Amino acid sequence: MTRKAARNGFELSETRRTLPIALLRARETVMERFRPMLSAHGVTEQQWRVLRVLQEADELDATDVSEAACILAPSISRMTRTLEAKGLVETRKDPADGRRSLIRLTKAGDSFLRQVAPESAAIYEEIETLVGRDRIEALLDEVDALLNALERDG
Amino acid sequence: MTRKAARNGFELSETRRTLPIALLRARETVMERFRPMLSAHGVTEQQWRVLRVLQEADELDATDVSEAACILAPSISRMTRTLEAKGLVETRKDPADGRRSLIRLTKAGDSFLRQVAPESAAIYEEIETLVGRDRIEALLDEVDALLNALERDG
DNA sequence: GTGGTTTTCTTAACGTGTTCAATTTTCGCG
DNA sequence: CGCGAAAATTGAACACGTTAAGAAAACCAC
Repeated sequence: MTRKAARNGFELSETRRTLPIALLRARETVMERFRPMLSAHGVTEQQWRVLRVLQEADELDATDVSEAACILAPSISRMTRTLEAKGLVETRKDPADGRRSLIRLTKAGDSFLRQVAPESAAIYEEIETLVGRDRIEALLDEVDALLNALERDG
Repeated sequence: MTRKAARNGFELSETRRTLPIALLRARETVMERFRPMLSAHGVTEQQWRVLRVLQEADELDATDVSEAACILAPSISRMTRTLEAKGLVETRKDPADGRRSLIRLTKAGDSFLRQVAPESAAIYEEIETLVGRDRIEALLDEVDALLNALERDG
């Protein structure tokens, strides 16, 4: 273990230059621009993530949704009922494995996403204009690298 | 290197290549490694951020803590009482501006951080080893660029 | 200085997600 | 079959987010 000059192994970094806080601040700054839209359409951030993840993959079991949307399984379980009550998703038992419950968008859920998509895309484009498409891609590439490095290890 | 984005202004990007989800996934992957330590010491993520922010600046008013720790003012207000009850922070009215309440670490709060710091630093170093110091710095620089671009605009 | 506005913080109330433990159902395997 | 493991759900306690409302202090024009 080589010791670092700026930190001697006992002192902590400046908070703005630590991954947890820097990533949080970045995300909050981005989300500020999306929140008004989400609340205007009556969905929470977490619900939106679940819907987006389901849109991307026709049908997923609860575990996959949990991982893809970064939401714990018990929360997925409860949210699924909420979203089902709203008519946006539907569930069924996996015929091949009765333990698994498969979740997918309903037609209404799909329509909902299609309806909101232009608004969301417009916000994203404004961000791209301000930050620069290349910078965003570079950031996303760095995030990928981080994920690969940390998830490989477990 | 950079993937071609297949969006026409109405379709949404693949979730893994969107800022909100990518940043969230990155942060969650990092936090996974810190959470056991935090809960072992009986503090929540948010409380930890408040303590770290206070450690960095001797004394801050509630608004500054709120911004630095990415926590809304009402939550700061509640958390301050919790942390005061634990003896980790103390508050006083700003003598120069009676509206402001100044928050700072107590000796016990400072000792607590000093006690936990080595553990935290060790986890961070493991992350650095896996990801690479240069890659982390590059990621932090990209985050800075994003923050500057978006916060300037308001 | 006075009155009105703005800032800063606090409180309340509600909803929602998190967390951990416990349970149920099903699967896989010896 | 019978056992242990996996997937999902549920319950309970808690913390935080969010909105709205309110109190206290500062600011500012007049």
